[in-house]
Amino acid sequence: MDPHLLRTFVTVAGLGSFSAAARELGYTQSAVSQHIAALENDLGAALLLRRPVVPTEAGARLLEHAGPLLLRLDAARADIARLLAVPAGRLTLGVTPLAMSSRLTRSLAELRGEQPGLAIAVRTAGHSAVVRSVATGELDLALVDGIAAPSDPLHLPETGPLTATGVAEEPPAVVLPAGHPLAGREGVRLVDLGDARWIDAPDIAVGRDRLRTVCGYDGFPVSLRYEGTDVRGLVALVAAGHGLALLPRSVLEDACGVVGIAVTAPRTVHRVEALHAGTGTGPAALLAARLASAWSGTADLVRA
Amino acid sequence: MDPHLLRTFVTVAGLGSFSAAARELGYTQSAVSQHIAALENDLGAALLLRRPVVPTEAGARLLEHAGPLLLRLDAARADIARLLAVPAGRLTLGVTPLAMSSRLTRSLAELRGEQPGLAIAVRTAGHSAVVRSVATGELDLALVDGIAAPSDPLHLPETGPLTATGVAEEPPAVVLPAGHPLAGREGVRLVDLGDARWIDAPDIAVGRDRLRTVCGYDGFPVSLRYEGTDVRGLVALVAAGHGLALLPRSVLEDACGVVGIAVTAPRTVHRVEALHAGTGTGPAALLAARLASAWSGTADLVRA
DNA sequence: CGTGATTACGGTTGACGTAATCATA
DNA sequence: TATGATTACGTCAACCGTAATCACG
Repeated sequence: MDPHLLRTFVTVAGLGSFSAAARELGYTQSAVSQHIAALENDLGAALLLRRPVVPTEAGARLLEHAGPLLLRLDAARADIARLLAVPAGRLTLGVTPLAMSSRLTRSLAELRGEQPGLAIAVRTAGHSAVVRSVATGELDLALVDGIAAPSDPLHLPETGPLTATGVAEEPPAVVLPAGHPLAGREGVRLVDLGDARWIDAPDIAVGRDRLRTVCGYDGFPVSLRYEGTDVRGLVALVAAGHGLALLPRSVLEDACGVVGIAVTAPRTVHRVEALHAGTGTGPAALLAARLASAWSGTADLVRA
Repeated sequence: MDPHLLRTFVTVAGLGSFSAAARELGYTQSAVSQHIAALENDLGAALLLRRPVVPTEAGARLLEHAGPLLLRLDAARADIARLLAVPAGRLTLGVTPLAMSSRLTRSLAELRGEQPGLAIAVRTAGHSAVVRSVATGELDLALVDGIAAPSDPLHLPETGPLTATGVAEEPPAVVLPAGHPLAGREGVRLVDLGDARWIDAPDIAVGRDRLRTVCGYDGFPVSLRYEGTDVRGLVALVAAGHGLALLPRSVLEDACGVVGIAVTAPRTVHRVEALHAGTGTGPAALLAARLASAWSGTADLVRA
């Protein structure tokens, strides 16, 4: 199970083609074929069906492992590289769409005032991309949002020792089109909406899988999958009646055509955490500490 | 970063010797030396100091990643192997010491009555060993205990898709020698004991690191490290005044020389979970379901 | 000096590319 | 029949073992 083989396997499975994967990875078609054959031989199971190229059951199982595995591998390499790197005068910041806040923009402005030479870059992307980037060192600091039990840490993929600091919490709300029968309600239980149609927007806030585990209920059928990080687009889809979504309450203040209903059960919060490599006391650690102290929430914790 | 190199690296670091690692792994001294050299060359950093052999800072960092990485790799292989394996008439059960209960023994007796041909084996071991074994398929089912917030899942290392089911919860207690000044108290806050001396018994219940993250407090100095899985030995050490420990309340019923004080803050429970590969409906899944329904606690959840 | 890590060197194995073959839409 | 996966085979690098060298205790 050489990581190279694993990498070509996920590429092939992702692209659905040996030759496309070969181009992507800079191999020949033949090498890719040999990689897959080696993996299948090693594990003693067929991993892909050919023509069309689709994962078998065993292949699907392997895919679940391969992603986190390769991520961890990159994270390990980046972690060591960081120890040796010279502390450059730059701060690259990743933000998931719903983690953006006025407190962040203000703290960032302060920091810029104090350290005029500091080159600041901000990038927004989906959850997985942001976490991946901070783990691999492309980002110095990430602000990630998600749903969790009150004062509980977010459930993030394990990528090694990253320092996670809570920087904000607020109640989530179910977003409905303005004319929806439930629109007048004070509050709803999530399980009561388990059979309603939901928009699955994994790059924005609360994906369907997360809803299921939070509620312990296997429902939440998906009406539409929304790939992208623009919140206004998602709100527009809800307003047009395509389905429901779960968003932090404050997002709805300047949204029209929709209403937000408080969630009465299960008791959860929309939480934002700052994620950075624990090492060093650069601008990333400084900004994270500032954001945390401005919130004065739960203490720092190091993810195991 | 070939897994083989990683494996020899952790072995060398663990044994503190190149030649001992070579014997352990069936390599020659030279090969081990070349492995380490290759890793150091690849990462561009010294990983080990020689004579004596101790990890450098970068090496220590890599060690934090290497363990989980290799575990995941084994888990992936085992996961695929399970898909192909014939369902043998055997149930191998792993239990951490504090997860053993009369409900388990009773359910096991029931199962044996219903399936007389079933070969049942029970093994007790420390947390990490048990989790590792169920991930790699050596165990069909594991019962693991730990401390968590009420009705929260345990914090276990990510090894891929395992089904975790809560099967018991009870309040934890701080264990003190009978003559201790606090022995008469109704309850204590854990942070108030942050400066007391603790016995670190990672194979039994609540290790020092876990105490720290649960409390968000950096104290809990260790008086003594207890390596082993015998609970009576740990209780004896507490009775003799070597230090404090945190154990589930029920353990203290038949212990003498010690008293247990309830923990008032933070609000935590001692929780037991059944861990097994989600695939198939063998005796492992059956027993897990029985234990869970006997408790009727929180619903199943699949670890991401 | 002796134990134990490193370096030098050679044989074998394995990986990748070229090119021919096979299979499927 | 054309696109795309597999197989055959040659080359080259990488890996590991033997053995000589080096270095620390």
